[in-house]
Amino acid sequence: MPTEIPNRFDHAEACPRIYAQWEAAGCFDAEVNPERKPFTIVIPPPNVTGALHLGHGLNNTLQDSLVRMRRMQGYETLWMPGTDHAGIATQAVVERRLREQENKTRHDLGREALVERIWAWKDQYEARILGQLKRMGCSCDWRRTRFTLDEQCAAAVRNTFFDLFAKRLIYRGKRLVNWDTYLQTAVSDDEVFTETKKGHFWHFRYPVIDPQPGEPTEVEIATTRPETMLGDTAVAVHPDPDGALDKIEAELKERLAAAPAKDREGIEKQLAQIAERRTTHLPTLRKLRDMAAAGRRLRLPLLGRELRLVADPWAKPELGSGCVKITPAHDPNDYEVGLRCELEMINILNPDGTLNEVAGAYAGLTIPQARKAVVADLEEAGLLGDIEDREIELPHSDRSKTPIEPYLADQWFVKMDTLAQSAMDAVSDERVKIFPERYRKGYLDWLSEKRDWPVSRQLWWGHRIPIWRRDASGAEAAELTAAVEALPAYAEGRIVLQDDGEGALQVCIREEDPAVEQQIEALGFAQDPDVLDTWFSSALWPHSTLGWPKQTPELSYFYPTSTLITSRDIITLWVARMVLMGINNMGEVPFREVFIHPKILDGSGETMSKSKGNGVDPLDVIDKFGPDAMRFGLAWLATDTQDVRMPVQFECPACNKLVDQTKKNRTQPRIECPHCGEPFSTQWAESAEDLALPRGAVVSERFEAGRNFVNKLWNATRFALLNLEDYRPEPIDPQSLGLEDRWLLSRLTTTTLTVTEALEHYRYGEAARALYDFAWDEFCSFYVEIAKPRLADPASRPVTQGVLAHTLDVLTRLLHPLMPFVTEEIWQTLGGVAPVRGLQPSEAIPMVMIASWPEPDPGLVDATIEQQFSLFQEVLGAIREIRSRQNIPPRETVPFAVRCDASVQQLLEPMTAYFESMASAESIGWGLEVTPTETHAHVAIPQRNVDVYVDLEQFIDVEAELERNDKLLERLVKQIAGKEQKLANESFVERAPADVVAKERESLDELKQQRSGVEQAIASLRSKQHKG
RNA sequence: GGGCGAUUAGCUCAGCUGGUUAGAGCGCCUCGUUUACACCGAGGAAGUCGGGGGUUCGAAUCCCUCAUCGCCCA
Repeated sequence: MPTEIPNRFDHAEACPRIYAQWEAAGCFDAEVNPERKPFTIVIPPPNVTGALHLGHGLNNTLQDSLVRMRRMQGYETLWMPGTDHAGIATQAVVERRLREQENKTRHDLGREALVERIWAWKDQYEARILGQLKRMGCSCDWRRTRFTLDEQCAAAVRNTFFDLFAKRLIYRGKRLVNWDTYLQTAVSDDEVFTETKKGHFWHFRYPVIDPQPGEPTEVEIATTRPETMLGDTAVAVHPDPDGALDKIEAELKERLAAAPAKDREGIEKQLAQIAERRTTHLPTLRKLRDMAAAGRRLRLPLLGRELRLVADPWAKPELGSGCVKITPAHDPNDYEVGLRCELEMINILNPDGTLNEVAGAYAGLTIPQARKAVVADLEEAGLLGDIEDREIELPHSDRSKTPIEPYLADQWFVKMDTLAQSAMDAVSDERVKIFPERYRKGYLDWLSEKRDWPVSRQLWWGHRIPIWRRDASGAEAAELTAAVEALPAYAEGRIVLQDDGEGALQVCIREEDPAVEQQIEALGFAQDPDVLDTWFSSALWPHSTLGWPKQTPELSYFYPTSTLITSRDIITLWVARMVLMGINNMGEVPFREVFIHPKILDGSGETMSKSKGNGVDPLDVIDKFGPDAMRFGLAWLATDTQDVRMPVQFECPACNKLVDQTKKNRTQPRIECPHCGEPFSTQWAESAEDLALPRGAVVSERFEAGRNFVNKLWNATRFALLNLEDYRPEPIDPQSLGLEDRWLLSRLTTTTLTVTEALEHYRYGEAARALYDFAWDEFCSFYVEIAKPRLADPASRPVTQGVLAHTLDVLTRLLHPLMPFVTEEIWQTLGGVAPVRGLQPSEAIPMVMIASWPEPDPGLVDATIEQQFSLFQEVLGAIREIRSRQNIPPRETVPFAVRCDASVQQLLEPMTAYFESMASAESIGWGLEVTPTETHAHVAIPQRNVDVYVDLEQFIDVEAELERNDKLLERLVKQIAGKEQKLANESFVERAPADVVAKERESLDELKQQRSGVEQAIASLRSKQHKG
């Protein structure tokens, strides 16, 4: 029975039940169905590194909302789920645990055993992630769940690699990489962060070999990394030191001319230094430049190697000695110099960061040890100069948090010129549309550099590079070539053989095929140990998940996908690469539209992350507020310009109160609740004592609004149910309805149009606001209140029930994409009392998830009705305001009268009952003849030529009423002055459009009318005041 | 150094193509629980729209500039 309906929506009980129901009914499943248009989204596969946070919560809420609307719109809707193996990140996490828990390295375990451990980790986190998505309500087709490292994706990766290799778009080459000495792999630029640390700037002197008379005998250089001198192959000097100094001087002078006074001194100082340099350094630099041209050489101390003296603009005549040591294999800038000057490149490091045999006596030392030793030895040799303190920008690996060493290594590259161009074209000609549009630029700029893509990673976790190599040249190479070409697989086109041009043969095998691999290995070939960059497999995601390279029915039906929804930091890394790979493999872009959503930041504007301790687990939010509240709250915040700041709190497990998170407390293992004094633990708890405490969930009170909204909807439904027991469906002719019904239907229709349009264009915030405003302010605050007296009247009861049921039906469907659970519960509950409903009643579908999206009838939008109703709202508001100002107890009924013309009277008089029920106000008169009583309060609505009078005889508080009127008068006087000034401005009257001027005049008249009304009221109140 | 974005009520944010009396949620103040909902209702206070210029009859909105913050790229 309806009375048993609880007055709260119990999400903890209802949501699992509802989700199971959807799953059992196969609501998430998509099938190839030529009868319908497909709508496809592939999930940006979350890393299996860890659990999802609120950023994923937002990302997946937006996807699910769109998918649910499209499903209701009748599309065959596929949301393809899955996870990403996140090569380096995942391996790093597992390796760190291995070290922390067992004090072992990956080498102790070996490749196979480590990979096995990572799979176990993956299984655990994949389950956790998919569980999180399900609790959020995601309507993915779980039967199709993929993993970027599973067999199907692996086949796609190998075929792609094979194809690109055969097209000679993949090559092997040396490249200075960011070397993580801890993980012993190259990491991409995106996986490097810099930290400013205190360091030193050491000055050394290198002797000149056989100096001529008048030439310097030594050259001074300086470095922040002394040990790299062991890899030096040159010293550089500027090719035109005079010109370089002239240029700097000219720039400084220009700056000086434009600089504010406070900056002048500094610039002048710099100018003086340059001038000084001309005498102290320039002659030597000129000489060194000439020596460089003459091919003179220097002697590298400690190792005795000969170094070239080269002229290169990387040397800065204005800094230090003006000369710079060049270590091409261990510094990005020096590497460039090395390429320009064709220098030898000497690698001094082993992969683990110790020095190799090139370092002679220093071999085997770690970098810090070598640094110490080199400095000491140079000092002993009398070649050490000054040591300056200096702040150093030190690159670190994001994964292992250890310093990065620039390192020259063999890497595999994808040639980007034509591929990048194809991806640029796709966006330029709008085959792929990016929203918001401003992100196009970054995408195009990045691709236009067409930098080759380094795709190898020195890891064990990932798609192993399907290349087998063997050093061979001359006759041996010819023999091997013949042997490979004799293999059946070669004739079948399943393997490709290439000479790398540097004395090695390379074989690429298209499919995983142990037999062929054995044949190749029998010829002495060995597989490359490296694996591919994770983005290589992610780049194939939209077609690999649908079965490619197999030509599956799914592939031809669901590809290209409709939309990609993701966050901006991977536009280049991922989105761009999906586009170019999609075009390469499928001949067609992977998606028509890309929506980039905002990022979620914490209260102090920082991105959320586990390591900072400010991350929020969606499950904590769901536990506390429910999935619908979370989703609605996130959608509300998803506007297109701004990232979202979300202040974060701990929830005290003892008293359930919220404790603001600060930079200080967010890294503490335990926190004492300031409300109840009880301690609770955080994610940082380690000691047994802390771990024994109950954990404080990390949540945000931002979701309270969403929860309250869920409850509001639930109670509106409860109200409806309590009043629909005897509901009998009957066709409703909107034209025959009362003002209040037609108003509601008009607003409902407008809301339907707005929400549909907004969701179709990724304006989630707008959709959420439109729904909230309609449901709360219009449906609940007005229509439901109005319905109360009408339901009590047998004459109006049936029609009110019909409109109520219909509106709840449409509203529930509109809200479903954003709040799937509570709407499902409402829908099915409503089905219990009103299974047949609507303006033209028909049997409702049993589940809202598969119900059809509301189709608005534009004929129901009626601006006149809406205006008329807003007049009612204004009159009601006037009465309520007076009551409140006068502190009239709610129980007391006040008499009121409305002076208005006949048409308004006709409109409002039938609504007398609502003034009674909604403002406890009793009508004592309508029409032009109405005159105020002696003791009245007055509110004018001049636009409609209406005056509202409330008789305050028994209640009047003269002071309060005077205060209200005084304030009103003050505001009116200001506004009138503003308008008068505007209208006195001739150019406004002349140049502004006539209708704008007319409108201003009109509104001025209205304001003046109001003013005189208020002045009269004040006068009469004053006289009362004196009497009283 | 270059690019993009932000700066509106105490807090978090709307305000689309220039013309409103600049809005919402939370918080705050007053009043109110036999009423679908106190996760509620009624009312209220609170903003020189970051600073300075400009365009315009008219600027939170367009342009320039400065400041602060964030992100991306070098």
